[in-house]
Amino acid sequence: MKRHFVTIKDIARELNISVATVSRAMRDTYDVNQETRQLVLKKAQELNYKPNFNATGLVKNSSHNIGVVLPTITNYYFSTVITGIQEVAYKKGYNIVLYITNDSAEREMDILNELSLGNMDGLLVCVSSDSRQNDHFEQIIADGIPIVFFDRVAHDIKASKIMQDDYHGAYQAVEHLIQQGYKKIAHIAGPAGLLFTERRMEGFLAAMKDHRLPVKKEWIIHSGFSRDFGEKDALQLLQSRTRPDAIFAVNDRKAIGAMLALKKKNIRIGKQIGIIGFTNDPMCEIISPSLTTVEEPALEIGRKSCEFLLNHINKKHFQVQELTLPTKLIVRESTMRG
Amino acid sequence: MKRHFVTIKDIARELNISVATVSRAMRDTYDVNQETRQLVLKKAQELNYKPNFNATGLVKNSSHNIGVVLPTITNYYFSTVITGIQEVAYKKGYNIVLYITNDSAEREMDILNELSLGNMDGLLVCVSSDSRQNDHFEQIIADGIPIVFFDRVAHDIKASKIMQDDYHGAYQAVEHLIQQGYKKIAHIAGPAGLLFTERRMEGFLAAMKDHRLPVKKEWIIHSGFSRDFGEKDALQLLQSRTRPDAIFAVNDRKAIGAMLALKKKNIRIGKQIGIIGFTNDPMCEIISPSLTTVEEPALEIGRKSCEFLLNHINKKHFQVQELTLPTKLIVRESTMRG
DNA sequence: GTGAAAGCGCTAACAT
DNA sequence: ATGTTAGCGCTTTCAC
Repeated sequence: MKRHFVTIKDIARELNISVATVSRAMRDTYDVNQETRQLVLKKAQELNYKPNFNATGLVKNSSHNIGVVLPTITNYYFSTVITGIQEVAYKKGYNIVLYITNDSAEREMDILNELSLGNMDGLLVCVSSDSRQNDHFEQIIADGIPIVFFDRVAHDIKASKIMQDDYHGAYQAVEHLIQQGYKKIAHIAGPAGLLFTERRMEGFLAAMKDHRLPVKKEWIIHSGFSRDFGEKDALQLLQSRTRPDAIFAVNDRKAIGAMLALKKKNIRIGKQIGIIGFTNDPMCEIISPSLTTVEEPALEIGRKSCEFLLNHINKKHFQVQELTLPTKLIVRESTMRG
Repeated sequence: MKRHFVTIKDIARELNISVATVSRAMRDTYDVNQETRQLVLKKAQELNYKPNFNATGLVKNSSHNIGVVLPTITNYYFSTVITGIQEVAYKKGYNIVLYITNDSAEREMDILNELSLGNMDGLLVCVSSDSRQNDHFEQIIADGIPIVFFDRVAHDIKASKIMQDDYHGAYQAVEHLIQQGYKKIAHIAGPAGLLFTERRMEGFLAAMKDHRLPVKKEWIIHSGFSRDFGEKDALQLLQSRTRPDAIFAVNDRKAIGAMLALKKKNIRIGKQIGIIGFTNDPMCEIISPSLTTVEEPALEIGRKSCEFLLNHINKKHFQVQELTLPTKLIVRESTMRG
């Protein structure tokens, strides 16, 4: 069934030279006579030669594959990150190989342990939200496969990490609410334990403190990232003894869930309760009133992560580094009191 | 830098047997003494042996990589399809390698020509909307690399194809509008030339005809798939001599664009102009009024495409086949007159 | 049932 | 500047 592809042997035979010369000419390394080199290139083109990655990979012990491990791809943020990753990977001739964990630490482990890991040149990972121990990552790094973490990074591992500026983004969000005149501000957060969730929490707390606003314990709720949780959290907030007049949600999906819940209760978003999200999902513009949010540089995070990883793969001694990309406040109707 | 991975040689040495036996034992093929087999398996486990895909691939002339070529991944439909693909690929031990064309035929060509194609065991493709000639696909198939097309299939190529039932989905959508009492029904379509766009058009026309409803030429608009085009098309519709009382959009994004435009003009969706989309994007539930639509079985399309491809790769004489998956009408507020 | 050896396509010493 | 050769890790005849 499988075709016989053209190999360097074929080129060598037709040109009456050795495979070594062909190999050298193809890669423009070592000293090769420019004439022979042109000849080889021409013949390769003519024969439609395509290098066999299995063969080069076997020799070089690499695959030109980079694995991308993340919770899901069916949301705006992640699909955009992947687009960024793919963009630079493609340019550099690397394949990106997708692994979806469904946000389950167990599946994450399975993937990392069982898989053809030896066949990845490096890994880009966004850890699952219930992932608590990171031994498997340590092991992989120890095996010589570089990992770059993005968005949800593993706390305690020595590896490059790329994040958005969760702290300042959150701070800015809450400050915006305060400037709009909201005072009783609640925060519906993500699962405890994730770094970026904590950072956003810290930004929230800091802004409240700096403006001498009290924060009640019952106004802070930890739960999942989905819209459903947003609805539930909002409903719960409505039960609290003192009802908050604004909600800062850890992401747009939860913010939207909250809006939907409040709208059902005939609460006027903005006027009675202000809402702000995080991400800048296209849905923000579609929901009514439109949702104020903090934009994350998703595409750039994807690009940078991939660049870092490629550096780790190719540069002998590229140092581990952490990068924090700025966010941007996008004001819309959901935080308008007027 | 690169670690020395455990090889079958190591196992053979430790067990004092030959690599051939190890190789045979690992794959439970040929006659191997069950005892030695168990020994090998145990030792492999113990040493944490992982097969080197480059090596097996080199021998078997395969890579366990399947390429997925599609216009974009940042929308609900495609990201869901990929999730389905990844699900079955993962189960069968195949990697999926992503190529994003940005819906450009030129980039599609580049990818298909330049890339490490020889290193793909097969391809899953959704053609870009401006892709007109299909020679490159023919060539690849001729080279022995199987292709399965999904969603946007190449018209005239002998290859397996998986689609949703665009014709009947459209028919059902339009019939629903008619049953709701709408009579002057417009269709904002995708770019002419794409098979699924045509099918939806045909379904639209057939339903109108069967119900003896006139269709005006000015009520049919071809343009792009994005929300912006939906807005533009709706505005254009408002200019027509007789204003339609309902719009069937080729997808949800255009439907939503249209809704946004009409809402700005203070036209009451449902009451004055009914709108129905296609896909069942989560946005349908978020926009207000909520959007009636025809659900596409995106996840299933992903799964089936991948299954078909794997069959083509592994079963000697798996016949080319076409599969059409059913759609489902989801009624919401945007088509409610009352 | 098992071993020896050739070879998949390519690269990298080592020669010349 | 180019050729010769060994070998990457694995599978697969072909012997025994």
